[in-house]
Amino acid sequence: MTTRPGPRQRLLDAARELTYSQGVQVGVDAILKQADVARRSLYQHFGGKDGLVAEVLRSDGGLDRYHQVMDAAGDDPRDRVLAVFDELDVITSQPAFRGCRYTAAELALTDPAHPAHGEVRSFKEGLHRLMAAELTRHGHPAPDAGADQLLVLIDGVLAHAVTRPAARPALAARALAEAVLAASR
Amino acid sequence: MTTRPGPRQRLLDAARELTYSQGVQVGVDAILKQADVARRSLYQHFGGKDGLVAEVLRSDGGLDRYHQVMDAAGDDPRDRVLAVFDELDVITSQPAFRGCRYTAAELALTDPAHPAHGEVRSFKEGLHRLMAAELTRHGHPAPDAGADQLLVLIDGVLAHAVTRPAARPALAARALAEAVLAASR
DNA sequence: ATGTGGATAGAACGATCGGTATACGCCGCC
DNA sequence: GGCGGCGTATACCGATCGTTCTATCCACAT
Repeated sequence: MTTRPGPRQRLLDAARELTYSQGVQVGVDAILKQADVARRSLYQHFGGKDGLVAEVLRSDGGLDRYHQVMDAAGDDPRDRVLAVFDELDVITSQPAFRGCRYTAAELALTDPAHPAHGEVRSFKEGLHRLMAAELTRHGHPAPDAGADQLLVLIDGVLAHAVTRPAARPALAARALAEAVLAASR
Repeated sequence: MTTRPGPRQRLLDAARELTYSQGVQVGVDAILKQADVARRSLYQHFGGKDGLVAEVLRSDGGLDRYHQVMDAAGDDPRDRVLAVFDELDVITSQPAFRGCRYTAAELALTDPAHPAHGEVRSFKEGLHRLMAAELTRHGHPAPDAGADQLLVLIDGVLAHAVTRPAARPALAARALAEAVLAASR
């Protein structure tokens, strides 16, 4: 029998699920109920709702998932980049898909001082580095600009699929990603 | 001296501004205060906050603005499509830019029954028709698929610019839009 | 003159918001 | 054996949420 995770982890798990399905505007009470955790533990561990939301983003491991998908695709930079869009097609086709967690948080949290904004920024910059590294290995003449293009494609897929998933935006973007890769050599 | 618009129009103007700058989660009180309108008028004209939000999206004229930008660019479909991305570069460079109003609403409103979802969908489909028509005139072999690509680029620019405006995502997307156009003939 | 409908002002509704306070139980560690 | 720290449970705080209500006012048509 596996031991139940501690209150801190249960809070993170519940918050990760609920802030995605219900949005970051979900109530503290709902998170506490799903986590089956005392109210006080939230403020003990995270200082408040803002801290919890920020920690959910920080510990989400979104970059790791990109890494895994690319590693599973082998060693060729071209295959690794295109594999991302194949995976996006799978993700955006799921009924529970509700867009990019980071973009949603960025849009929903108006206060510029909210700690979540820093996490969003660092995630997207990490993703930029990841893509630029692949393009560099692929011999792209301007890896930074090329990575910007790939990020626009990724964000575009995740944003557009919320409203029009049937259009299979990931497949549309995949073809354009090939155009980005074609700039190499 | 110009006459002051009626309560209905003042409500729409205030709601349009506040739901963009503060998000759709802005309070009814704030909208009423900025519109300088009696509480009751809101429920008289729109039935409630949900109806007001939906009407803001419906009457936003977002499609008209795309039309204007394209018309100002002349008659060549290629120029007309690329002009959209030039304009996006201007828009996303403004300090007050806070993303796409429709995408933000779609992400923030969890309830699938909210009337705003229908407005978002009809806007994006209208935009799809607009782009497909240009690609058809340009001789694109698959205007529908091409329009899907352009929509991914547009949504990608608007989403990515919220977090990384300095990357000038509209310029990155413009180059990819040229790739979409290059599929013609 | 007489409604009559739109608009205003403001109180009040119950519900929920994020956050704090109080009290109690459990467990490891000195 | 007692003590401190963590977790739980629950009550409570003031504020704000969207909505409904009553009451008054005023322009305009009858």
